Amino acid sequence: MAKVDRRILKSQEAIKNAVTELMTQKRFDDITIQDIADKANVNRGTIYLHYMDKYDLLDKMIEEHMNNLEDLCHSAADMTFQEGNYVWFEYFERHHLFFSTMLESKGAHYFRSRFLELVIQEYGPEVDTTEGENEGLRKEVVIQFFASAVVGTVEWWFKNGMHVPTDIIAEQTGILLDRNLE
Amino acid sequence: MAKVDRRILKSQEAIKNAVTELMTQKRFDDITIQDIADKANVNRGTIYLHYMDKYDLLDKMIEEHMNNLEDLCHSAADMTFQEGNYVWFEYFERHHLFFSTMLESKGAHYFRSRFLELVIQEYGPEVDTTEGENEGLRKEVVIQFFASAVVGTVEWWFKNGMHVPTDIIAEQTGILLDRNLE
DNA sequence: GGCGATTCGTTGATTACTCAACAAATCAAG
DNA sequence: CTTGATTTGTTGAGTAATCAACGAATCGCC
Repeated sequence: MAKVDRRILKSQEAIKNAVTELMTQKRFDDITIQDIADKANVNRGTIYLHYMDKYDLLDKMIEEHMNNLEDLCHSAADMTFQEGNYVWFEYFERHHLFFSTMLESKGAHYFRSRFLELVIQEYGPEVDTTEGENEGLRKEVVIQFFASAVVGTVEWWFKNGMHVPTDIIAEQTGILLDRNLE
Repeated sequence: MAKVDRRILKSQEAIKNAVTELMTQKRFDDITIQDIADKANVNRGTIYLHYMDKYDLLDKMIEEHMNNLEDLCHSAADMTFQEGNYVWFEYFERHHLFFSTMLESKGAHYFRSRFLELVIQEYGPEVDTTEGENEGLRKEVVIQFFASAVVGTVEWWFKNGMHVPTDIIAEQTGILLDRNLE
């Protein structure tokens, strides 16, 4: 990986953090580029050096999180669902500011479907309908069924203020997945 | 005040914070410029754009704190010592990382005398030896006496881990000063 | 619809920061 | 003392960020 000028990293970090924080105060559509610049303490023009507009910025933020989750999946490739879930949910907890606001905001639909897409992509290969308890079922159905379950549960977890402790929710969804997909 | 490029402010802020944090881990003399650069996440050369060397940097940090305390004094000019002390001790509390390490470190002597100097400068004009309970005493003696008392008390407060609540220590030193200097 | 006020996205000139490289100074052992 | 390794302080070329200014687009309101 070509090493990037640390000014770029710092600016992008500040900008992305600014958006995450601002999203807890107002809807994304009500956030102006100037708001972001102020909060990030960068010149307004700097934002345009990195992003087309604020929607492009949000897109890139989402993509980055999806990539991180993807990486976590691959580094946990040889674990059970239960073990792997700990890693995911810890990530959710660490970035709860972003995820909870994304899942509640008006643009949640796009985010939700992008998230579902990732879960299907990552969980899909694990599903086996040639033997075991899912033998004879249509693969797409099983995948869609449990991916939806995961996404819905994560969504519910955030909307209820993460009342269930992170390790518990990770463990229990893990048990349900292991029971049905392994 | 001519407005300063925000990059300068950000760099200096990062550098100064880096020093304060590093001072909690090792003695100032053991801290290298590279350490500071790493912690502040700036290029080593950037530090030299603003400071001659690390001692100049520490000097500037001390001066800045002294100026802030001076400003606080002047904005609290018409208060009693007790009221004014709240403001000072709140400042101490907010920057306890800096002050406590400064007062304990090896370079403490310089800092201590600089601090004493400020207290004398600010408290001095308040002392009246022409009437009241201090009538007939030598002004310099009274000033030196109570300035030393204040500095020593602050030093003790930090060294004991600030066990006495901020408002209590502020109130009680205030009482002692008001009783003797007003 | 029309009008004033924001916000947007872009521009150009300037400046601060980065990075790599350097010689000199300092340090730590053998 | 000598050697090798850090650390220091400086240099120059390249780059990202700043700031002020601009017309265009969008918004809120009468």
